[in-house]
Amino acid sequence: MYGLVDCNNFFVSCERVFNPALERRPVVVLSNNDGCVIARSNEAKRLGIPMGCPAFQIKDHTDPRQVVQLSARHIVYSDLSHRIMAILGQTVEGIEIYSVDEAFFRMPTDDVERGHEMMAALVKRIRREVGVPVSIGFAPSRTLCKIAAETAKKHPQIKDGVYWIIRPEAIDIMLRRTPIEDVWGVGRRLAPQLKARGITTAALLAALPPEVVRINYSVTLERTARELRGEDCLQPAPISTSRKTIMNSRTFGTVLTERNDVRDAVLNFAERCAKHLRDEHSVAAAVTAFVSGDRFREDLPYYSNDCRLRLSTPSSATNVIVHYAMLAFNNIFREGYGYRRAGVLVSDISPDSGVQLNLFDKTDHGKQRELMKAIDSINDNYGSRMVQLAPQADATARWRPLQSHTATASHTLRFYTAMS
DNA sequence: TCTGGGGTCCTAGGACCC
DNA sequence: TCTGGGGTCCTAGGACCC
Repeated sequence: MYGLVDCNNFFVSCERVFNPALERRPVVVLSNNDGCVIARSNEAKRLGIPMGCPAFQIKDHTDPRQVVQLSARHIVYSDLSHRIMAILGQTVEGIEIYSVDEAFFRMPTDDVERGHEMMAALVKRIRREVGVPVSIGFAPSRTLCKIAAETAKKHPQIKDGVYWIIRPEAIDIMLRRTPIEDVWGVGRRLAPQLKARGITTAALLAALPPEVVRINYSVTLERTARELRGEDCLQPAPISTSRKTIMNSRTFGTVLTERNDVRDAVLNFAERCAKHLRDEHSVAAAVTAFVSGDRFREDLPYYSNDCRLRLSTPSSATNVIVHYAMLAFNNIFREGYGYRRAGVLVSDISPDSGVQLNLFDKTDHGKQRELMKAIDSINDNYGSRMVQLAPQADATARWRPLQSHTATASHTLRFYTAMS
């Protein structure tokens, strides 16, 4: 039996922790560039503002003055997330952190009443100690946990923010009430296909023979169908936090046409990827750079391309990652186009303990590691951009995104002072 | 005027091998 | 001229997730 903790309207709830005046108001958190809505309070949901709604369309749904719009502060959200996960770690075992605001875990007991009590206490404790409201669902499979937690979240009358789906009759009732598009694993492409064939609810998908689902769709959907029946068939997330790819990319605040502007951006993304690799004690064996135009501008010729290069020896050294990113960039940059977005992705990641040296590689990797260590230590202690590779990325660089709704730092600062 | 960023897994098809 | 069958590995692209 699994449980799932799911934070309610997570980013908005985090903002409310620092600014209680946001309670009971329609609040949305905006993505980078203040582009679109990535979190909504219940009040904002009730106004009909959809997830992913471009910020400029908010006025189509309501008077924008009514809605509090905030630029995302992911560092803050990540910090509160860690606090919640830490509490979870003290309470249950077998935790699989699924995202910044969700974690699965093994239910500590098979006794439903006892389980409910423990989960209700956990919800209360997180609310008291972190300030973020959460919902908990428990069920025999992770996919059913998602439905249970969603139910707990949607219906305030549900006791304690905890909901469970255990008995076959209860599973059946719940599946019949769940529209197919609300099932975890059914997205915007599959949902219309399934509906066209009359599979409009979770119950109808679960009723199909699994082999039929596999043949007509995919093994992925077959697993989803089995999970809906209460079979546990999703692999637990790997225990290690090691990623397979690390990406850094941004949509620019404006369309860029100058080679140097785009190159500076790519250089910065490469630097950050390298730092991220070192923070995770990993090295990458491939570097990809990509650029693209503005897909919403029909008046401009659109160009988009990427280039992946293999490293002779896996590395996390800034100069190496940047070097390859620049080579890749030079391969794909074309004069005469407007660029709206670029990024760097490092892949083929492995732990830095077992780097396979290339026989013909003359680089002194020991020295390079020492240099990186020294630079990281200076940056960690004196501010993250004290030591950098030239050219410098200053805060006024043209590629930097716009962020006009950032909350004043004072609320946050006061909060941290109070906590420490 | 203004439309995010960062991940995972699966599959088909090509290159290459014997 | 004729041109199999089976295997692996890699990559690109599509689907999904928050």
